[in-house]
Amino acid sequence: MSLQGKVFVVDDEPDLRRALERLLRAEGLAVECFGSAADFLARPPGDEPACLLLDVAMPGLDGLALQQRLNDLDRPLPVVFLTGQGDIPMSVQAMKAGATDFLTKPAGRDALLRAIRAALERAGRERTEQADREDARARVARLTPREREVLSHVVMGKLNKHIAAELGTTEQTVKVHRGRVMDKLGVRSVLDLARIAQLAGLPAPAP
Amino acid sequence: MSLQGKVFVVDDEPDLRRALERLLRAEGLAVECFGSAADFLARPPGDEPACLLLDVAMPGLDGLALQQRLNDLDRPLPVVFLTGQGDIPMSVQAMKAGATDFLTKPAGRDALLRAIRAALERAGRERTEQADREDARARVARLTPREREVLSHVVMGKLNKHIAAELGTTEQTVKVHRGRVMDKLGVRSVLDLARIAQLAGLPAPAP
DNA sequence: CCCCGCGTTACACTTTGGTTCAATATCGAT
DNA sequence: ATCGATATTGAACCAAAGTGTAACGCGGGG
Repeated sequence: MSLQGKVFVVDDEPDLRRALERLLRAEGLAVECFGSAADFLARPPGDEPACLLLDVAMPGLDGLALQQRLNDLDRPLPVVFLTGQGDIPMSVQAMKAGATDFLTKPAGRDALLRAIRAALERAGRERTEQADREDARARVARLTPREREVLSHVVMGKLNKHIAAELGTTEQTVKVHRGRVMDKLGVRSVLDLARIAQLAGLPAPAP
Repeated sequence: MSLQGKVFVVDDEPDLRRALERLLRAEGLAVECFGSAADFLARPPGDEPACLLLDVAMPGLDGLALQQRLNDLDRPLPVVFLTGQGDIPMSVQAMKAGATDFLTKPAGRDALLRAIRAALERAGRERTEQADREDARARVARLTPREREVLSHVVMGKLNKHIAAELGTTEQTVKVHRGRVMDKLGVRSVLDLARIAQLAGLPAPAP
């Protein structure tokens, strides 16, 4: 029962690509190889947990630039760097940008596999977190504007009457909206409501 | 209005220590120097926000070991490494262990100050977070065992009657405990209760 | 035009939450 | 053995949350 997930290998040297592919496949991992950062970016993103094994020095977009691009695109992916000519500032920059590891060629087989496994575990964790967030956002998006407004006040711990006053309406109305929100979000307690609201990125209650 | 906070310099070369101390003091920063990791560890920890400017290669405990020690001791401090003979694996290990930056000698004055400033900002953030956590823990510690038990059920979104059933007691009793908890924690809504419980490290409600 | 989603309000009712006052029982410490 | 902290329970009571039904106005799309 090896780790599930896919490894994207991006390296401009065909020989190394093939060697890495063989090594990883032998471990039961799904692998997909690319000769350049542009090739990888052209590929439509999947939704399986995955990680990136990335050479730093490449013609065109280099590894660090690709990492930045993915972060900017809000499509983060755990990255393991693998490089021949690296220096300390380069590795530090990569780690600051969130890289899982930064290996130097020739990398030992064990070190490489350890790094890949760590990256895939992280990918799995991040995928479920991301899924939870998107689910919450989708639910909140199904609410009407007024319902969202009421929700935001509810999760700040305000009483129905106060919410009604601030919205210039009646407590009855607030109750109805509140009930509908509970229903649409499939939730029964205010605490679940707060959880979903936080996941969806609504303003957190101030201390 | 430069950054508040203190910089601890740990380096075994006296000349460099003095040079760093002058440079940082000129920027209005409080500085304290140590010739070895052991000397620094002997110093009783203060509670001001602070960071560590740390040489990697030193006799006795080296920089990485000191970093580990601080992390293990649950007394984390933002660390900026500064080293002459470093390599990539060393820098990667340091960054994985949470270092803020990893500079190589001779480090440019600007780079050094930027790193220190970033570390002190982080120290400030972590200090307030830590203070919040300890405050929450202290409040929860003032509760009686039974009250804590009730609290843990309340923050899972359970109803008073269910809590009573699970604890083998009456709804009235639960209400009394609950009221006392609210009172002792200085809180008026269940949401604040949940916030404090989470900060104090109580089990989070399962989805 | 009519239907539907949305926001609104009202009335009536049940359930839960939370407070207050009073009382009892246990246990450890002074 | 007396005191204080803890845990427990009861009764009565008020406030708030939540449910159900019914109704009205408004605006957009079929």
